[in-house]
Amino acid sequence: MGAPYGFELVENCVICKLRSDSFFCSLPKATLEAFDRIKYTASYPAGAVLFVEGQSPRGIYMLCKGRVKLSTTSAEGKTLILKIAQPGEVLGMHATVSGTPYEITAETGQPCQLNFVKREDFLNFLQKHGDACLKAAQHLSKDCQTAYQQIRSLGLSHSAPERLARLLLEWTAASPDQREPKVKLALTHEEIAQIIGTSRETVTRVLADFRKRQIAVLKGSTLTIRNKPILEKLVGA
Amino acid sequence: MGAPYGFELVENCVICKLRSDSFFCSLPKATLEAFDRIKYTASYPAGAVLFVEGQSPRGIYMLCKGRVKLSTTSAEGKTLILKIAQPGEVLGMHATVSGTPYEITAETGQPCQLNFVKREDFLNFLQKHGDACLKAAQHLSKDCQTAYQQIRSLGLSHSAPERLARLLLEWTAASPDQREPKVKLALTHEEIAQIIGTSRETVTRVLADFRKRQIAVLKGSTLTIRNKPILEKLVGA
DNA sequence: AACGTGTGGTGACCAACGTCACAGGGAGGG
DNA sequence: CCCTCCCTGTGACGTTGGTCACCACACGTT
Repeated sequence: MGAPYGFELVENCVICKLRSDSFFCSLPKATLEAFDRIKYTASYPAGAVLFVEGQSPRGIYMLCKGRVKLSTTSAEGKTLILKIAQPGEVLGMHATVSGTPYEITAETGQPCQLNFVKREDFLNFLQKHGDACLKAAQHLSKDCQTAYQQIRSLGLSHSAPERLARLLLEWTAASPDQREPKVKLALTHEEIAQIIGTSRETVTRVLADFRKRQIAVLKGSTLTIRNKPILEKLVGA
Repeated sequence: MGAPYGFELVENCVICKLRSDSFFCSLPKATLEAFDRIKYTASYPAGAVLFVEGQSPRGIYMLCKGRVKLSTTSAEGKTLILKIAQPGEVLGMHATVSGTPYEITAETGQPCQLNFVKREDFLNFLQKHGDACLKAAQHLSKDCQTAYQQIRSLGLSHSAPERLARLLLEWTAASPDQREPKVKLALTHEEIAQIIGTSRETVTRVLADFRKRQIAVLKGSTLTIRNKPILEKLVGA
């Protein structure tokens, strides 16, 4: 197998080094071998659409490498980004497990390696391997939680600055406790707007305001938090 | 065991007649017996709080009878209703499975019968019984889906009438295809507002408008849809 | 160099809706 | 019976932020 998108494909799950503890496929050896037998490894370029909301579920995509944008679109063409999936996540599990159509759209944001598993195979796999099933349940729980978090953000905050502040804090939450945390992210104002459910112009304006007030500066793809306490005050915490 | 809240407690899951196919506890006999051994049956009055967001998870509550309001509250006291849980649902499963604090608050809206299962017992139960674990995963999937639906409603619709229309359609979706569907619900305008993330006054005004335009009439606790096509047009479908 | 395209930055305008304030009505309790 | 809540209904007002229109800049292509 070559390297079509600039990286080597890892074909064998059992010896895969991409995996870390938080990965769905962080499983005991026997279970992992069973998973390895039913999956199809593939790589995709940036901008590839894995599935579209409304399609009936073909199966799950295990994200090994890269980022995938999960979104949903209204009839008028307005789109809302639900999350940017990180390596280790399983995409399309809700639809696959419950048998209802995919309710979201998944699109790669950069070259990705993914393992696809057919719905039938995946369900059999879960049935036979209790440990994997429990892991799947944990995975789904986490998805629910981030969904609830977004509902809170959308439903409970009145102003756009508040939602943006919440998002910035979320991003820095992962990074350790520095005085001026920096975060790398490759998102346009447009995409940020789609995450917090507002318009592109508003994001630009609020970011300009944050810059002026020395709260946070977004330069290129680097975000620097200058004054975390004020951000925290903005979200009403 | 008496009847403290106007109904008999069903203590034995195996012979329970409340259960229908959609219930989480619609399980094979052997599994059901195992569930029966670890659960504690209890009944609660209206307004009882089962758990509060932020608490560490004690376990799950299987809702046998009654309605439970699931909500989340902001620091300023504004609350958002995530859903009204129906009999057959399991409450607090996300937190219990993932081990993170309850992210929502559960409060009975009427006298309820519930089965409580301790976290440890429940996890053991899932581990031992693959069929139950799969069922749990399905349950979580459905929760995710309704969460995503609410995110769509909150993030993708610009106007309050649109969100309210969407909610009304959701309620009638369950009832069969009548020309003028009627739905029973015991919700105040305030609560409706908390579901669609708007203010009480706006709900009153929009409902008044719907009444005037002969689209939908809410009288007492009975909602009658007069003109479904217009509602559907309002949501932009 | 000229051109297209995607992104960021800004001003002006206006509808939607949150908020405040208050009034009427129904239910339950003393 | 009156009193007190809670719910519903409605008017007035002010702010937020969505929308439109336009410009500047960067980058890649022809």
